[in-house]
Amino acid sequence: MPELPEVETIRRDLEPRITGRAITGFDVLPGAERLLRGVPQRAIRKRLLGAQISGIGRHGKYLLIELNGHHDAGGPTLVVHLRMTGSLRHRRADAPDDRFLRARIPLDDGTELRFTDVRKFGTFDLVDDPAEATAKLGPDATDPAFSADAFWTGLRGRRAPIKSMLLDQRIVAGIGNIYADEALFLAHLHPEAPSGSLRPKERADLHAAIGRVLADGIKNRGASFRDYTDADGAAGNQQYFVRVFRRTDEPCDDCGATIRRSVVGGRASHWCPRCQPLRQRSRTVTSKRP
DNA sequence: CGTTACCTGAAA
DNA sequence: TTTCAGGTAACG
Repeated sequence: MPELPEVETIRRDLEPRITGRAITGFDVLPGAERLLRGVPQRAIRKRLLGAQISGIGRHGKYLLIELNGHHDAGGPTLVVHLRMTGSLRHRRADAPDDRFLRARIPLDDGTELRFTDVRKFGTFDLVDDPAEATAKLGPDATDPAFSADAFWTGLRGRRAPIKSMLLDQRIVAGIGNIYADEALFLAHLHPEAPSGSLRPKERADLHAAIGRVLADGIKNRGASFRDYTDADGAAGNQQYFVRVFRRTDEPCDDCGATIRRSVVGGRASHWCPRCQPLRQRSRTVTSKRP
């Protein structure tokens, strides 16, 4: 469910509310043990109890809850991934249980973090250094290190559809199915355009479009098509502003052509056949140099 | 590289 | 009843 803008909305909401708080409990509800990916709950609980939250970061779609001054100060980091339907809420401890509650982390001020997740795909990892969790990821899509040049380094020589590369977290971290389709629309690129065939202007446009759609998503507090909610359980608004995502058979805002849907790289994709034509590109595919 | 599995509920 | 889902890891 949540992509970079949704995770960032939760991060920004939580940061001022939980920074400085100490953890007073940790409970995974029966049937949700997979959340810890085989690590015994007692092992996590032992390290969490009494730890103080010193900050909350993010890399791509991963939330990084930093404990005891972060890893330079010897504290571990709780790495949370919400996958498809996970949600991290901040509630008063006496508030009624949220639906699909899977874990709770009581804090020392009478509140608690609550992890809810319909499909139980979400994960918690407690690591000594957050780099352990993010080592395989490309640069965060909002990091200045993710430059147009860095983007092209990941794309050049690849024949895979550009849509698949946008979803590949090793190239750039944080883009998911909604924002991939939206960025391709803004950049006037067909989702199946071969990645390595993008001309300089096309990749500059796509890089800029990624920045715009993510900033827009954050401004609108994320897209709630189905399950996504912020840390208070409230829906975002970005679903009202999408240009193509899940708008199959509707007219394009820009040209009136009928928006189409197809499967690219195993994921539903939505695009405007007139604004995002698939031109001939085979001659312009650059080969990767050794 | 594309396909399948992981889970559950909502919508068609 | 069937299909589909904001994601990723493990397949072949």
